[in-house]
Amino acid sequence: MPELPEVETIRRQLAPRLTQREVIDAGSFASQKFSPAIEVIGTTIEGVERRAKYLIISTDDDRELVVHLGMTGRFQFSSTGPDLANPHLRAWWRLTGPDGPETLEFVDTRRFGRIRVVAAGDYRSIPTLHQAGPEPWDPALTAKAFHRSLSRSRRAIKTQLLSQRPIAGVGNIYADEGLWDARVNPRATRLGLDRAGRLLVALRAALERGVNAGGTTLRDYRGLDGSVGSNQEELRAYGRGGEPCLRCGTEMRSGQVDARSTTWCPACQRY
DNA sequence: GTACGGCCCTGTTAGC
DNA sequence: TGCTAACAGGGCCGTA
Repeated sequence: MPELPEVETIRRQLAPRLTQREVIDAGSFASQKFSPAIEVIGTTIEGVERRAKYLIISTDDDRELVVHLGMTGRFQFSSTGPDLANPHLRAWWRLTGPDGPETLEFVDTRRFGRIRVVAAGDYRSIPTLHQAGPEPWDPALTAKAFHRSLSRSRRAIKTQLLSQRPIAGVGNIYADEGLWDARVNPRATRLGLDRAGRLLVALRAALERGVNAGGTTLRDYRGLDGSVGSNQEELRAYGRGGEPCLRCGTEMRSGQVDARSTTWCPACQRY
């Protein structure tokens, strides 16, 4: 389940292999989620950026190919043509290369991913991206600003984090990790300035650990070369329901918040 | 505008 | 052993 660290890892791997390559052909699975892939045929790729959990591939005609990996999306290169026999192939791009053409494949088993082509910077057709809050390391995202943003809603803190509005790029895993680290109950509906500040620090630390580890691989996530991340070894809350809290030894509890599995320590993270 | 529920998807796992 | 149901969950959309 790619969140910011996984998407950033893939971005770093993709950028050097896509920049200044021309898209000479493309194809897609027959679905509006993926069919815009072909709209970049004939363009040259100028760069690969990331915003929230979206990969943004800019082209030389002032447009952007925006890709969300969903739950199971991943990229892989092929030196031959696209593997059309792969039932999970959702889109592919044939690119010029220094050693001849190669194919970038987008494989997504569960089809939660999506692809759009937009005018550069115009994300009105992608609501979550359009409304995404600041990047975690944006200097403008101070504890005060984060607190103010969280205070605008009475929804559960975890729900707000998953909305991408107070901070961009946090998904289910890193939300649980940050909340545990900051000792904030995921169902809390209001935080003081101090606790909001601690949560911001904890989320940044969790995301940074994830980036440094090359992402978290639980089931499907793979880097461009098929490599797995190692951050799953660092997880202290996510998926540890029923196990002892690493801080106080209390049995960790699991439940649903915003229809997402959530794990927290009932002692450290009192409501 | 905000909140909330339901849906999209398919591989894996648990339960019978 | 084989079948069925539950589960995983980010983003979007319709409804209240």
